[in-house]
Amino acid sequence: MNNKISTKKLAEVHELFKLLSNPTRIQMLVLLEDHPMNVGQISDELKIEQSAASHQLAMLKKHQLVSNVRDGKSIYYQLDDPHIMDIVNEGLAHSDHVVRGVKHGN
Amino acid sequence: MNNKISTKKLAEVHELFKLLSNPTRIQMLVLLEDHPMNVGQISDELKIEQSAASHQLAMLKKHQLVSNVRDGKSIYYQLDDPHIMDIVNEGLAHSDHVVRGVKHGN
DNA sequence: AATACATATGATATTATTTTCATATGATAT
DNA sequence: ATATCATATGAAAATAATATCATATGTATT
Repeated sequence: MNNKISTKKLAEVHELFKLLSNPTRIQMLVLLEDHPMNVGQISDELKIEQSAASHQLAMLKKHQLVSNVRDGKSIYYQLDDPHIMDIVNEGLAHSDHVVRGVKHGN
Repeated sequence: MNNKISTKKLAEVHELFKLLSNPTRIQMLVLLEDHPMNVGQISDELKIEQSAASHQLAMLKKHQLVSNVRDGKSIYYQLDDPHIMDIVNEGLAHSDHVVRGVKHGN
């Protein structure tokens, strides 16, 4: 009997999945899985405005999915929670199945 | 080098995490992890309107996270993808840590 | 076949998220 | 100290998600 989730835990998991439910933020996390990148590199790579990138990165940072460090003029972002990538990668694996049309037992 | 996600896969993972980024839907999945339930039972348990429950269940069904089967007047919903619950449970485990204030290495 | 019960559906209203734009801040170089 | 480059921030505008309400559909009961 696994049901009945505490309100706090529910709010927290809500926050987490909200963060993951945005294509830009997912792409950011996947990019950063390779190596830290600064804001300019990220917005270039994802072809989004500097400001939009900055807003999204701020959200990820606020909820401690990434951290940042300044190097001269630019600010480098990096992953700050390896566990999250397990979840992201499971999500991607699932999506891969769906896209390929692989069905599970009914 | 794990970056560069196909547009389709990105759209799909977006759909998936959107579905999971709603407290009501998470609770539904957790409830159904135990056993199938009909719409009335679900809306009672979660204290939401019949119509709201129905709308949310329709979304979960559309993306094949649940399936349903009629039994007389009522319609029973059940989980239709065990993998998803791995993701949900990882999310919940993470949230549990966050709520308890456990920090990961920085 | 009329009524009641369970669920679904469509339209609208409400609320939340995301983008955009303008501008601010902080660091470096001249 | 001024100019320039990189990033952040606030507010408004644009877009998306959710709840609500009214009603429709499908099944069972009389």
